[in-house]
Amino acid sequence: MSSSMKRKQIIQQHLENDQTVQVNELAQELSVSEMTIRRDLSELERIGVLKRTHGGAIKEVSRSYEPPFSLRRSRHLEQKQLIAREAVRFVTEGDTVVIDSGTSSIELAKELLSFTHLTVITPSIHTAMLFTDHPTIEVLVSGGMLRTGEGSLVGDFTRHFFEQLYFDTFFLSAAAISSESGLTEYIQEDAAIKRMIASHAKKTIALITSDKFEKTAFARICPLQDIDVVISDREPAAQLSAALHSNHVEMSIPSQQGENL
Amino acid sequence: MSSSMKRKQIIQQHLENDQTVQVNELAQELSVSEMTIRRDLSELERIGVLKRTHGGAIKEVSRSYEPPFSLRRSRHLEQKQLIAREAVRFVTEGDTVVIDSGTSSIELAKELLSFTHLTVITPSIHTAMLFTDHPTIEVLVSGGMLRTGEGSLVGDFTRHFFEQLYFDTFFLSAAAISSESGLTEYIQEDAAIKRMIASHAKKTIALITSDKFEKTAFARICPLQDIDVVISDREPAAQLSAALHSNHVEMSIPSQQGENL
DNA sequence: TTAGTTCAAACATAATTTTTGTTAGTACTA
DNA sequence: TAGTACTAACAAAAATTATGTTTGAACTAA
Repeated sequence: MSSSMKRKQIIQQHLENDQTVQVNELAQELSVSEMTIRRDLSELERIGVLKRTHGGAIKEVSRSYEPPFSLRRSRHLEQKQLIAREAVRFVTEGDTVVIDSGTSSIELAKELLSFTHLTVITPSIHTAMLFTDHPTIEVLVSGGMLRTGEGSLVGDFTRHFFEQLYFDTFFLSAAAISSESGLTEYIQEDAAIKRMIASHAKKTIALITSDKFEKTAFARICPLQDIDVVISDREPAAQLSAALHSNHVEMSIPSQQGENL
Repeated sequence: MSSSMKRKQIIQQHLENDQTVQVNELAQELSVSEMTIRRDLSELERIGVLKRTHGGAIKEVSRSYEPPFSLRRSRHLEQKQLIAREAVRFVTEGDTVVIDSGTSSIELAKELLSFTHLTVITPSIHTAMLFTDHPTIEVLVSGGMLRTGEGSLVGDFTRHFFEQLYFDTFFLSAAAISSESGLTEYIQEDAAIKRMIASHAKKTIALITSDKFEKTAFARICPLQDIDVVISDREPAAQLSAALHSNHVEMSIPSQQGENL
């Protein structure tokens, strides 16, 4: 991770705690010049995380409880890459797969670049972008409204698009998974679309980093029984494990033979 | 333009002339190592421009007569920027505008970033990408199949998407304009979609670099009378000028007060 | 086969771009 | 109005990317 990203994460943590930060304090704590902090802050302001004030910044009330995309993308990156490498084992040449928006999904998309014949369907322009120059993978992008900062397409057009298609495999991203509430998402609308896509897929595979185990976000996507496989970076605790097992969900964990060299 | 781009353009010109190139000849002509030429060639192979052979490469038969996006993007860049700067004068805050795929359109999209309230509708993921982090501009992306190397969305989904919407202004890209055949495009399907969008827009503005004057591509988009404004980098010759005038098309040329400092 | 090329991989070096710091002059705040 | 924070412009440093070189393997044509 670049050092400017690290700084920005720390700044956001301070905002979480105190709602406010000061330029001079941050400069001292992070041992960089004030100018650098100002540049970080104006960058964070541009993506809607905070609001600049004279001498510092205050936290912006966010659209939802979801941390911004730019932050989520770098978080748990190694785990996401592990999960992605495990996920490709469920894909065979010629498949029609849906790659959800979400940060784990981008890592999966990168892995899929090495396939030759595939139909990839996605509501994420980041994923689409990755395949622009690939000559033989067919990519369908759902229409819709672009969610600021996320690069994901949402809304009626998106739903309507997916309603008309059927798929082999749906690689689902979710905000949380729990034995009680199943899979959940931050935004109602997103949850509804994911539920619909899952119902059109032969197989639904959830890509979930272990930090999301036994948590619950706002909106229900679907109960555990609606998904076929969960791929994560480590085995969940007993309760969730049991719930997955009793709902006939396969749990797939990558074997880590020195992946992190 | 980066030197590797210059080299790649020269390589493509050679391919146009001779259908084939040799690694050692190119290395000598361009005064770089053979390894560099090999890297250029494998890059060009990846985007489908050519096919590697032992010692060189042969031209790939292209999908159409259209040069590849990567090449078009850098061609006539200064003119496109001039045109884009002129085009924003036709946009006011709050408008609903369609930004076509195409290389001039990307320059226009960059200019639009400075607006605060706007609804932008586009079949180009490059354009969409530009707006991902903009907090107040609403972006609608048409669904569709991703055209390799172009980043544009095409097909039935695209058409269906645009059929349902109406717009203030459509900034149209085209392959050519002529007094005889009006506006034309390389691909039939693209032409049909552009025609449809134009019919849903209050005002259609064509962005056309002057190298496209009095040329004709394969597929008719629409006659001159269907467009309201043509923006270009210089005044067309008498015949096209007259045709535009008699079809009540306004011609808009940027005034070049030392733009190229 | 074999001699002469061409190739790809790995590393070293050069060039470019991005990030950060500094300075100087302007704007804000108490 | 003094003191601090700000922006813009430039300089320096760091990181990234592009290119060259070397090596040994793979290909081609006699």
